Amino acid sequence: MPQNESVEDRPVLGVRARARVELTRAIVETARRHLAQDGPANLSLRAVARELGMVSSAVYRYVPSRDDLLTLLIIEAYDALGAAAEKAEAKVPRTDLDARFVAVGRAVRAWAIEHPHEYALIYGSPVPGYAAPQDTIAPATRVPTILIGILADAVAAGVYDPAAAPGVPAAVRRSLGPVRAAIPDVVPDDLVVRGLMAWSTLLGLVSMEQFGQFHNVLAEAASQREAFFTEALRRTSAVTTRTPAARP
Amino acid sequence: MPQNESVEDRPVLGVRARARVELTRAIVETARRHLAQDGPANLSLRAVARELGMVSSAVYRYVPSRDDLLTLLIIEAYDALGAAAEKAEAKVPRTDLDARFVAVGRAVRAWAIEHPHEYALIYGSPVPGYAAPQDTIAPATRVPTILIGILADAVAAGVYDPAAAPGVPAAVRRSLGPVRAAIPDVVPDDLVVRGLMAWSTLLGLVSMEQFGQFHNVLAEAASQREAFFTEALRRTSAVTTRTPAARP
DNA sequence: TCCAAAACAAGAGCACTGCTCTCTGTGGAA
DNA sequence: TTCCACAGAGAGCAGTGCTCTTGTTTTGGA
Repeated sequence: MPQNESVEDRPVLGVRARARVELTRAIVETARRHLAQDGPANLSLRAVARELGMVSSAVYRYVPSRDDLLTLLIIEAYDALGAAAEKAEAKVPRTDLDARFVAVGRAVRAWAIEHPHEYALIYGSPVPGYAAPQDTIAPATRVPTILIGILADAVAAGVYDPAAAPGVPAAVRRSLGPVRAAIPDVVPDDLVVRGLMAWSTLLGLVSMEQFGQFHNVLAEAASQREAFFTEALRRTSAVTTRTPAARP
Repeated sequence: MPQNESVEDRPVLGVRARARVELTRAIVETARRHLAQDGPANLSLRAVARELGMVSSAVYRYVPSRDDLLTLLIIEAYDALGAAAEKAEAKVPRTDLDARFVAVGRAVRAWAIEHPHEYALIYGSPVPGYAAPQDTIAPATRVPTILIGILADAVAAGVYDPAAAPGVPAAVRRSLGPVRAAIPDVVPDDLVVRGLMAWSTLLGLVSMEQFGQFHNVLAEAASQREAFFTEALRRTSAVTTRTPAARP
């Protein structure tokens, strides 16, 4: 009689299958370390194999190609960033919408600074073939999902009054088709546009800093960079979730 | 007696020197075509040499390394983008600040769509060694210079009233050190911050679209993408150059 | 005018990459 | 116990950036 065997474990993995998932994990983990150190361009399947004491051709039993390995790392990066952002946002009182947005923004930036190559991998120029594989789109939505929650709460708390929301041009409305499916209907189009702009500003700020566009523009000291970034986030939040002023 | 010889040509280049500049140009031009077609990662010095009918080692007489070749292409890209933006802005009446900003933004986006690999090269993750060489910083300022002009004109035209400008926190003020040197003193810190945010939003929008972050977010049709983008630019301009509302 | 020095092109070669193919041994299910 | 799919090793292909050596051509100064 099998003891302590949960339903999930029912189809017990054989020793070989077990070794397989373990080795796959080891490959991805080693690759992640190499990526963090040398960047996506210098990620070598052969080097990973070497470090694991196997020959390069053996790795191909576990990973179809170098690009697929990068795809796995992209997924891991999206997940790590999403987790960091969620954790930061959870520490802030849900009623303070500005603080929540700022917390998410700062978490994204902090993660990017700590993992520059991983950040470049997901938000920089796409390295592998152009089309991002399907598997990456789900984890990629974690941070945007947080932001959508803030938008919805702004409406729920009455900070943003949908009744006072201006309409958006028909062509713009049509452009929002796909994202509308992921956002509650109570959030008006105007606020969706604001949210997308806020998200673009956030990623724009982090990418520009990360990719060196702020050289000779902002001071290099970490504390000053942080001050500017936080100020920009605060301003962005302020023009995003507030009820729009009536246009005279 | 030499005829029709301008002063600039006075130190006549020898046949060899002439051939040298010509061949260097040919190398860069061929590389530019390869870059546009296959992307920075696939730019091969050997392939360029092959197309020019020479052996790979010969190219090293003209270009120190592959990374230096990429640097030359970066400079060319910055210049081409800057020229496109300047041309677009020149077509708009100088008094219409919003139209000028929108024109610049649309020009940047249009150029990015037309030259995706070049755009990725300058605003995506840095491919060569991390430090951007000195030669690239000058051409990189062409587009920001246009935006600074719009900020200054907003003050000059009284659209933005410096007297009503709120101060910025001391730490933020300090962070602006380098960029302040490039902006007229009549533009207050508050407007500088707004300008940097607008620039970040603009690049964020273009990069996200270019790097696939708007998949499953915005409709794919070009006309709808354009409508959203223009709307976002208009809104960005509106919150940038207007005199800030008095905070109650 | 002549000659050494500099510039040039070519080729071989090194160390590396991604990836494929073939071969051998072994683990695990039937 | 048998058999086969799978794992690993090794060789090999085509390509890369870059260096070094070997002849050749051009150039500028004596």
